Amino acid sequence: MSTSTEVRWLTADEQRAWRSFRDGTARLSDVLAHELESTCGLSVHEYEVLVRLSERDGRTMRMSELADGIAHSRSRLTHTIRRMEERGLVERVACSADARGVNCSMTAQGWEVLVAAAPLHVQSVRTHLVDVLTPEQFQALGAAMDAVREHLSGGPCHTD
Amino acid sequence: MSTSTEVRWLTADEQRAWRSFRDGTARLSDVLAHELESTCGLSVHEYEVLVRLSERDGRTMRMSELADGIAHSRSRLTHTIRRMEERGLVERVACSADARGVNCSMTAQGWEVLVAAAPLHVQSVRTHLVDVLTPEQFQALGAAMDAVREHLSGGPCHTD
DNA sequence: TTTCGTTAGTTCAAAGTTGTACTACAGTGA
DNA sequence: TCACTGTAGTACAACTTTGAACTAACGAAA
Repeated sequence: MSTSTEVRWLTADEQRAWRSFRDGTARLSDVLAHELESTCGLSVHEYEVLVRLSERDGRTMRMSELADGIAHSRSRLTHTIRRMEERGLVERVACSADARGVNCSMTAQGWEVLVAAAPLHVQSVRTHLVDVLTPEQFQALGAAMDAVREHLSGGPCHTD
Repeated sequence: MSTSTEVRWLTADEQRAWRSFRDGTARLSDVLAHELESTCGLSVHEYEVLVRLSERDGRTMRMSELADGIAHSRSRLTHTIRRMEERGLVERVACSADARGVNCSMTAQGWEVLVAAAPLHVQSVRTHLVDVLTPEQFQALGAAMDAVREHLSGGPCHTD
């Protein structure tokens, strides 16, 4: 990763932008998490699981696909899904095609919880993010983070 | 907070931008955390504590000021500082001005750890964020998140 | 000065997260 | 068909975070 003697410190402008970004994203996700939790009794992770399932035929996904999609460790997903299953939001069924696999699918109750939660969560996102920015600012934000995501997906293998 | 019947769903563009933002920030903070942890043995929270202390005269701050600054609960800060104290990075001293208070200050060892960590962390931030964007994009990102932060600080009291 | 509300920080127990180790099955290839 | 390597998911133990309850001290008002 290049020589270790030369450090390219952040300029004053970069430092400011970096701190705004770090603090802003941290506080934003705090607020969104708290609002979702207090109004709907869902963590953002659980909400995310329900959203992903809702977008599939049969409202069903393999555990590993879910884990990859929301960038959680397998272990963490197992715990999350177990808790959600205990509350009747999802259920697990052995996968017929691959006996190692488990299909996670949304229950009717899970669907209802999602339908109730979605408008509230969308409103939160609007209130604290989308409507705070101009449409151009928000699109630019999306484009920038898309570039970052892109870089991270392709990136860290070939440092050569 | 307005009537509950009308839901302003996100447009397709907004949805895309929101998902890029959410996933991008999540994956970015994951990577930065892992790199800092593996190269320096510090969590980003611990690093942040050291940075804040390093910027003060006497490299000392009150516990509550630290907690507010990095938006952590008091409880969480107590735990974090206890762990850091056990590793010799900081120390706690009763506050002479206010007998309820505790001053947290950085040790010489804490300083050395920070000095070693800073260039590596800055390089991480450059590699995965700053250098992935154009300077204009990065400044725009900072400005946008600054607006969000601003809104959150002033915001949630007066919805009238 | 005593009482009351507030602030500072810690403690405790419950819940969530992490990484490793483990079991079971799948898909090669000899 | 047998071993072998890889993949799917869970179990376990250690660690971190959360929120509420608690102790102690400050500051103001009666």
